[in-house]
Amino acid sequence: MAATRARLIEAAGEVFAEHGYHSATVRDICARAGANIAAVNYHFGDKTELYLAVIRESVCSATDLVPEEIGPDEQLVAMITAMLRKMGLAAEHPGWHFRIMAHEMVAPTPVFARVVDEVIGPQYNRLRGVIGRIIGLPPGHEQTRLAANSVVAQVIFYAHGRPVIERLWPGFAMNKRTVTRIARHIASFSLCSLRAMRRARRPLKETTL
Amino acid sequence: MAATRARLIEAAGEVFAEHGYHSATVRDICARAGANIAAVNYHFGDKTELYLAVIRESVCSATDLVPEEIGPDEQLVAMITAMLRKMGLAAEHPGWHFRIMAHEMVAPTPVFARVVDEVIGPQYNRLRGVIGRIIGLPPGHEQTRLAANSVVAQVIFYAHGRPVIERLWPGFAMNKRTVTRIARHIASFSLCSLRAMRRARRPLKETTL
Amino acid sequence: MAATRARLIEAAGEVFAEHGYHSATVRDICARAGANIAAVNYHFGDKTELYLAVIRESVCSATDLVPEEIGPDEQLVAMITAMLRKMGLAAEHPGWHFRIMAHEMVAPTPVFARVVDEVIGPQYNRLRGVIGRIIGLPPGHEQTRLAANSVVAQVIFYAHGRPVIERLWPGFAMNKRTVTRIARHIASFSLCSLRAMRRARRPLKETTL
Amino acid sequence: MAATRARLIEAAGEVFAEHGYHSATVRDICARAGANIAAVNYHFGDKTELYLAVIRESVCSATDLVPEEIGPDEQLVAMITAMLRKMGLAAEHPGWHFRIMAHEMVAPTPVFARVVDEVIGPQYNRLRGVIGRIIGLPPGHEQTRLAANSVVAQVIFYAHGRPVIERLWPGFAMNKRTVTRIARHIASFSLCSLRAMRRARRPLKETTL
DNA sequence: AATGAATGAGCCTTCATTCAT
DNA sequence: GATGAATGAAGGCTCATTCAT
Repeated sequence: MAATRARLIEAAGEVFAEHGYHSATVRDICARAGANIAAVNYHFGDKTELYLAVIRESVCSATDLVPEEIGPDEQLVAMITAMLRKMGLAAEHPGWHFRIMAHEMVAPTPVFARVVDEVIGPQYNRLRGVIGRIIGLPPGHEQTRLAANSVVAQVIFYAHGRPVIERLWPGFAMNKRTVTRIARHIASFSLCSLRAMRRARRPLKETTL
Repeated sequence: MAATRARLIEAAGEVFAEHGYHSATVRDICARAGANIAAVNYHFGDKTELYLAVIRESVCSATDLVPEEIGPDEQLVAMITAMLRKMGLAAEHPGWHFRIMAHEMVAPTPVFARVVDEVIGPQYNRLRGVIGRIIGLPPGHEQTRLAANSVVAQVIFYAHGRPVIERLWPGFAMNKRTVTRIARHIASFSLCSLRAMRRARRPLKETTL
Repeated sequence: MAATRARLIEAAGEVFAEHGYHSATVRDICARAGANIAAVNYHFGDKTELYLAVIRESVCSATDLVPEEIGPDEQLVAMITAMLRKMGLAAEHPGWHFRIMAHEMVAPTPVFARVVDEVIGPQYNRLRGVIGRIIGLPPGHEQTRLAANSVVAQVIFYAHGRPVIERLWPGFAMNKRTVTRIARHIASFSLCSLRAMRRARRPLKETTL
Repeated sequence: MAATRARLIEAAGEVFAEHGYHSATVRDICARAGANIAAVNYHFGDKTELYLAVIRESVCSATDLVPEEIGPDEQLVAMITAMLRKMGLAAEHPGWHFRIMAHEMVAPTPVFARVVDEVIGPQYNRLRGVIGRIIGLPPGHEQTRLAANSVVAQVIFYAHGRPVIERLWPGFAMNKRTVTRIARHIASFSLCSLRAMRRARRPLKETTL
């Protein structure tokens, strides 16, 4: 049955999201999928190919759904919200994508280069474009890059640091309500500074350090 | 000689920073240290104790050097700079601390709780205190926490994401010049919004989303 | 094939009987079984589970075959004979059971308690019951216990002490002939005293020390 | 200091008696003796030589103290009592000798042959002599050997099986009172049958099986 | 007379993978 | 289309031992 293949991806998504590529075990994945231990090799060839399959499955447009016709400020807010939604409580595959990417950043796998080029890069480039328009600088400018980093950093933080946050912030939980509050904060925090950066370029008033 | 012990910590620091606790191997560490495979057991008992020794060695006050007498804005800038310095180009153990913490966040180890409570927690609390004073809210307030997260997220991003950044940003390198530019950007980006948060509390004008 | 599993138990029985749990090595067992080093883990989980499997295999009724309808004297003789047979020249797994139990007594393993409760205990209790009937005392009485110990001690001696006996008694060999002679001696030696104990309880004449 | 050497033997005696040669570790012994880990090799050469030193120390005549002038029955009783005393509650080195011998029987060490020839053999031979006189047969006769085995088996049982006995016999403890009761039982149990064996040789009455 | 440091062989176990069915 | 069995490399760790001091 192809059902086994699907169950394998489902189980692998959970395991890779939780433990990362290196610490995830084929045994665990097969067990959760109710499949034989040889199933991974049969359906995907090896552990790495399964990992790629999971990533392909999980990518699906964190930010792609954001329309391009609206203004850059609204696009940014929508992208931040979309990313956090995707991270925390997507209906399907909740949180896979960002948690896997978090692992990939910290402990690169054999497919690191492909993942960066095909998955992370495009989304980062789009974000740079939007931010460039907000601050009035080209996407490749250092200021644009630094600003894009600042925005994406705040989002990723909640993917990377969930266990730490939960330990340091009693009562914290990544539910729908929380995600909304976090998204609003990040958007507000970022836009405030980005607008100031634009104003600083048409010198009105200093907001320097 | 205690020299072997020191070489072991040195080698382990590099390996743990690069691969994280789980993927680091005692064999690799001993080989790099030019020591026997049993040296870790002799000097530290087991892999975990060596890991803790490395963390203890690497902690040494990312932010502790920042004086407490200066104003909160200056403290924040100094802390951001100190963290980035520590991360990127500390004279000794370059980058260990934050890279290890990055691994710890993404893939918690058996000593996760201790590390969070004894290492991450205190520094995070100090940061919350400073930010609370800037925005005029108590350290435990949700707004203070979210703001602290936004600041620390931007710093940590460069520890987590170095491999990705280097791939996406041609010519990027974590040298002294770059660190200074990044620090200045993060400080500027954050202070701009933090000050706006304070102003928003004494309602003058909306900077909302 | 389940053949490997069987060969593993066979080899493990020999090795555990010879060296005991602690000194037996998985490598040795796998080598004798013509199996890979990982075979034990695959078929049994770990060394301890293999050990339990061997014990389960070897238990099989040293004394269970003795019918309960015959008189207690005949039961005792039959039990002694059965135990010695089982120990020395059982068709299958010759001598495993008692030699493993000997190791277990002298150097308790992690499963000591289970082995005593589930394997040794029941057989010892049955023996106490029979001896209690012979000497006319309840099974829990100290005299009954001491007498049961004296009987079982004589049997076990040949399991424990085989190497020593073979060195001290030139020409000794644990063959069918010898076992018969030993069984007859132990039965005679024991019954003689047990009957005297019964007589002593209906005071006729002292046979004391 | 020679004091270290003595403490080493003292500690080694306890450890070897408890765990046997194979499972005892040099580390444990040195730690208990408050000595350096290299102390064993310095003072004794290696683990085996230390083991031999402990055995030499522990031998000291379980039965040698029994006078030879008294009648064989009295000698036997005295020997049984002496062995049990030595085993359970000797003032010095309590229980070393028999527990170590128990290990040696079940799991022969590299010095097995020497131990049997020099330590076990002589005592066994003396016992055979005494029993031979009781039953009126030469020491080398099969009946004499079997009878000697029956006696020594009962004594050794309490050295081998202490952990099992303690589990199967609630309230059992190897104190002075218990040792006396056990010694009296074994002597009574054995002498009763031995005397019957002598009578059987001068045919008066059957003591059949 | 004694020790802290270091060694290398070997322990049990776990891993991703392969093969015959 | 799928699997149970088996593999060999490598994992962390413990051991008795040795060496320079």
